[in-house]
Amino acid sequence: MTYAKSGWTALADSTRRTIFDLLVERPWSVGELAHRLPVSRPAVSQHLKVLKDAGLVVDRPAGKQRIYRVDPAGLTALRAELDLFWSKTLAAYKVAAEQPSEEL
Amino acid sequence: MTYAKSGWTALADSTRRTIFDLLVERPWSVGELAHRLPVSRPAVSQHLKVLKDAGLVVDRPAGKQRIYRVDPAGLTALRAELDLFWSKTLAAYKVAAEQPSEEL
DNA sequence: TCTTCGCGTAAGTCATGACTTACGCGTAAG
DNA sequence: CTTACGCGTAAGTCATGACTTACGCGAAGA
Repeated sequence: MTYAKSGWTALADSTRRTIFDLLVERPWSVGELAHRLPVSRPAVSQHLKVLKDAGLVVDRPAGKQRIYRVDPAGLTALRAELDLFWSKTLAAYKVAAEQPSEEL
Repeated sequence: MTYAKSGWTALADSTRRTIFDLLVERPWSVGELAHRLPVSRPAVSQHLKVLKDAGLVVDRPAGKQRIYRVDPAGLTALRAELDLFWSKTLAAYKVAAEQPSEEL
């Protein structure tokens, strides 16, 4: 819940979603990601920082490089929010269905 | 899938998430939302347009006012993306667990 | 019909943030 | 120890977008 606010904004940026798309497959180093993306390496570092602050990824030093991977806890938090949206929406629809006055 | 790209950006903004939070409870008119929020009514209209373009809400004319409600299809699309992230992450962890060389 | 209400849009302002290059630090190699 | 590598951060630029006020349109009431 701590990262809830920035979780959405972290995945809002297109480049960051691409990075995250790669990270869900397997761990990547910063240089690997930068080589794969059309932006500079510092830009990748900045994006990774945002994802890390949002609790979506974690990093681990490995010699000269740094390996990033997805943090399942961050994903779980986002899913919980989305599920709450979903359940409330369904509940609202149920209420609307019980009121014969209004159509959908 | 058409709205997938803008779905995240639509919920990235804090004000828009607040609007969406209200809309999942029940349908609201634009004026009601504006009265509830610390921004002007045109600002609310612009936010609703973004949410509508993202497929997250639908609107319906009701006399002089316009009623907005959540579109379950948009929520489903977001959930599908998130679930895909989740399953891929789990699969990657399973692969990592089968390789005794690296720890988490 | 005239007025009022609710809303969307246009235009302009200002803050946010996504990028760049330059730099500095720790690690591995020679 | 010196060099090269991988990375993070600082500083500055530029585009995006979140807001405002002003305006115009359609619907309901008098």
